[in-house]
This record gives sequence, C-alpha cells and structure tokens, in this order.
Amino acid sequence: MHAQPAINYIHQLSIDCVIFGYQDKQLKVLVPKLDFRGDFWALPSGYILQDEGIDEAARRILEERTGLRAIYLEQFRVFGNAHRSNRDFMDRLLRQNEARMIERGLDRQALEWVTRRFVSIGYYALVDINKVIPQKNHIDESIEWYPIGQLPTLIMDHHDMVTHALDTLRLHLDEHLLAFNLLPETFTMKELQELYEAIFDKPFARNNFQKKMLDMNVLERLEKKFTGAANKAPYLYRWQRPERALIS
Amino acid sequence: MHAQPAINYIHQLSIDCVIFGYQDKQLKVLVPKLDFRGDFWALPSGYILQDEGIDEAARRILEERTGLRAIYLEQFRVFGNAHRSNRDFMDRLLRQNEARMIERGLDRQALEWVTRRFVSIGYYALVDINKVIPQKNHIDESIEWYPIGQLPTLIMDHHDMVTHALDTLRLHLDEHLLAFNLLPETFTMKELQELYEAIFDKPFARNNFQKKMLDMNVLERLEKKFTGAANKAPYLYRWQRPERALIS
DNA sequence: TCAAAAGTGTTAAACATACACCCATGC
DNA sequence: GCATGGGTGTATGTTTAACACTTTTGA
Repeated sequence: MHAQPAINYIHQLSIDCVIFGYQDKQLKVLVPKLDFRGDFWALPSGYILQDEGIDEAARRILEERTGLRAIYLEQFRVFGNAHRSNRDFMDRLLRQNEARMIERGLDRQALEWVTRRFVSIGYYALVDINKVIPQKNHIDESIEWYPIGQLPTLIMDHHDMVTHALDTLRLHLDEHLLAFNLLPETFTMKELQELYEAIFDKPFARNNFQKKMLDMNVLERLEKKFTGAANKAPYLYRWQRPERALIS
Repeated sequence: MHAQPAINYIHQLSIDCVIFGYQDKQLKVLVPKLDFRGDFWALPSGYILQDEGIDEAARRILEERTGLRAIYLEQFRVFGNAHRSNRDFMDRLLRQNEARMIERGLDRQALEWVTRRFVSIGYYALVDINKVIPQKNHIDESIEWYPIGQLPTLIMDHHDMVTHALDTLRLHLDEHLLAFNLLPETFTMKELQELYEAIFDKPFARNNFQKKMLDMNVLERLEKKFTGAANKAPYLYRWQRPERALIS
C-alpha cells in the first residue's frame, strides 16, 4: 500500500515483499504499519517504473525499507485473484480516513490509482537482520520485525503471501544454499541449526545436522569461539562463497 | 502476441502459455505462427480482463487455443526484464508489416498498446494431446505441435519461458502427480515410462520404474491389453483419482 | 571431578540402483 | 521351442535417521 501518482509506473501491477530476518532464535518478517486510522498492517510494497525490470523494482523497494542493496531476493508467486483487493479492506480504510486523505493532498486521481484492482508479484528477501535499519515509508506509522508465528493481522491476501514465501524458502534453502544470507559473517554450528529449526519449525538431530552441513562442503572452519561457558568452545564457521548467495 | 484494443484489459500485463502435450514418444509444445511477414513464432498469449483473475484469464486463453476447459495449468514465473520486449523483434515485425497492419484496421492506439513494454506471467498447461483440436487465433497463420527439442525460433524471451516451464514440470511431476494429465484415460506401464523418458530426456530402468510407480499407490490395474504382438500382454492402468490432477 | 555442550563415530533402517529370473504370447 | 517384451524378486550400494561415545571447558 503505497500511495503514489500513477504517472511513471506500470498500472495495476505491484510488488509485495516478504523480508525475512533471523533474531533470538526466531524467523521474523519486516512489516510496516500504515499511518491510517484502523490498524492496517501491510507487507512492504511498491510499483514498477516504466524503464525498470521487476527484479530491479523489487531491489529498489527493498533498499528503501532496509537500507541494503546487496540482499538475496527472488520472486515466488503472482497474486492475481479478481477480488484480491478485498473491497472490505479498502472500504474500511477509506471510511475511516477520508479527512486524512484530503489533508495529505491525495486527489481523486491518486485515490483512483490506489483503489483499482491490482495484480501483485510476490518477492521474498533474506537479510542479515543486524545490518538492517528499518526505514519508515512516508505512508507508514511504524515498521517492525515480527516473529513469523506472531504476525499482526495483515491486509488483503498478505498472510497468504507470507505462507507461500515460507514454503518457497523451505524448498530452496538447501538447494540454493540460502541460510547464510540470514546469518552474520561467522556463526557456530548450533546457531546454524537453530536457524534451520526456526525456519522449518521442527527440531533436528544435532550430530546428523552437523554431518549434513559439513558434507555440503561450503563451510569453512575458523578458530574456536570462547564463550566463557562451562563447556567445550564451539568452532566458528564461515560460508566459503558468500558472493554466490546474492545471485538471484 | 495478441493485437487487441486496450479497453477492457489490464495494461502492460500479459499471460504466455507453454502448453505441453505428448505424442509419438515425444514431449511437444503447442506453438502458433503469427500471420505476419517474417516468420514469427510466439507462445499462445493473451491479456487479463479487469474483472478476471489471472488463473481464469489463463484458462480462457488456453480454452481458445485447445478447446479444452478442464486442463491442468499452473503459473511458473513472471518475466519482467525492462527490455524483454526486444526492440529488435518489434522493429522487424513493424518494418515488414506496415501495410498489413493498416489493412487490418490496426489504428495507432492498438499499435501503441501492443508495442509497449509488457510484464508477462508464464503459465504451463498439461493436456491429453488427443483431445485437443488446435485453434488458430485471428492473428495466427497456423498453430502446431512441435517436439520440445525441435522448436522453431521463438520471439523475445519465449525460449527462456519454455525452459523454465520444463524445469518446473520436471520438479513437480512426481510431487503433484502430473504425468496423468498428459496421457489418455488408460495406458500401459511402458507408455508411462516413455512419457517420463521424454520429459526428463533420459532412460529409466524398466523394473525400478514400475516399482516406483506402483509404490505411489495411485495406479489402478485394469484388464490386460491384447496388442497382438508376440509377447505377454501388458496391463492397462488408470489413475485412481484423475479429478485431483485438475486442481491448480 | 562433574555437568554441560561440542564434536565424532557406529549401527540400523530406508531408499535407490543393478542384476537375475519367470511368465505369457505368436510365430 | 523360442524370441520378444512384460512382470516380479533379490542383492547391492547409498543416503538418512538413531544411538553411543569422547572431548573440552568453567565451576
């Protein structure tokens, strides 16, 4: 939900982004709250410029919200039901915010633009949550990371989008070696395992997990990490070829 | 490539379909040839009506070309590079067909519509080739089934689309039990195997293939098929739940 | 010396692949 | 009978999951 004049954009086509991060043993999604009366949460979204590819557009939208340019992103599905705009949502928003709309100088043309039927391309992105400083949009009241199990009520079909994005992430995680995009430069095997457990929402056997990861031959073992805890110090690992993860 | 007035459609958004069929031990794709000078082949495509979901639109487009309504179809990717319209192709087409365009009553508005930058949603469809009577469009010179290895030169990024569609088909074939959509109601194990070999372009071990298929517990064994050949008569099989394959 | 967590090895089950054999059919 | 292709069973190797053991560290 981006109120923008129609001028330079492709009409009725939008991009919605599911931005995944990882923190406190939880998989999180970055969700802005719209600055309108009525508690509307919506996935970060935007439109496609006439001379811009869809991947570029998604990257631009993601950069706006995360400040990061080099992040993994990938389209996962198009959402184009005839009635996905969910008249309910739009009606509620407009009814409760008529005054505010006018006050912000949203003219009839802009209103017409934003309330038309939209087809939306879903992208998901993976970021190192520590590198992100979430950026409010001019239309946001706030923007926050929510654990995937505790998302606020999202508008329209945005919950569906998150579900599909998560399914795709799970499917591609090993195949495309994506996990490393969610972690800092170095990490312990336990941290990697906890990430997997957060993503798949199920426990993994510690020893078998380690074996599987090492067998991929993409982990470089560094020095040990002294935690100060009363146990053996774990090794730190780094992914051997971090640059490959960014190719989308 | 569909020359249509812009009026009822979403602008700059199209659907391109990779329609797979199976015949003579070959995986085939249904490809129309455009009725313009210069030998242009393009995947069946169309636009999305304002009150129509994208799946419905794809189904309508497929029905136009195949005459079939109940066929398996699924989106597989969006193609939206900034320069995918391939100026080359459009320039060539326009240069060679100026007179013809005018003669067909294509006015400036229609021309402007068709030459703008488009984002296209790729769908792939699976059909029983024997049930299809390929339908020419008003803009087609002809429409034919081509073996996937012997496609004519397609316009723009349509070869890319076929490649992506095939990749997706291979990925989902077992998972979603799709093979049966390409076969007639009943078939022998050998025919099923040959279909797999055509799709994956590699041989399978006969006995292991049979075991794998039977272990899926979706095949119903019918009476034997008397071929008249000098060997044991093979069983005929039918998929137990053909209706599930059509859910997209 | 002990608890806690890390690291490694060993075994069993499941699955995939390769090989061997028997069955039905028309000539 | 026998060549041909269909159907099934058995052995082998590979991957996956389950279990057991050893090592390091601070209290």
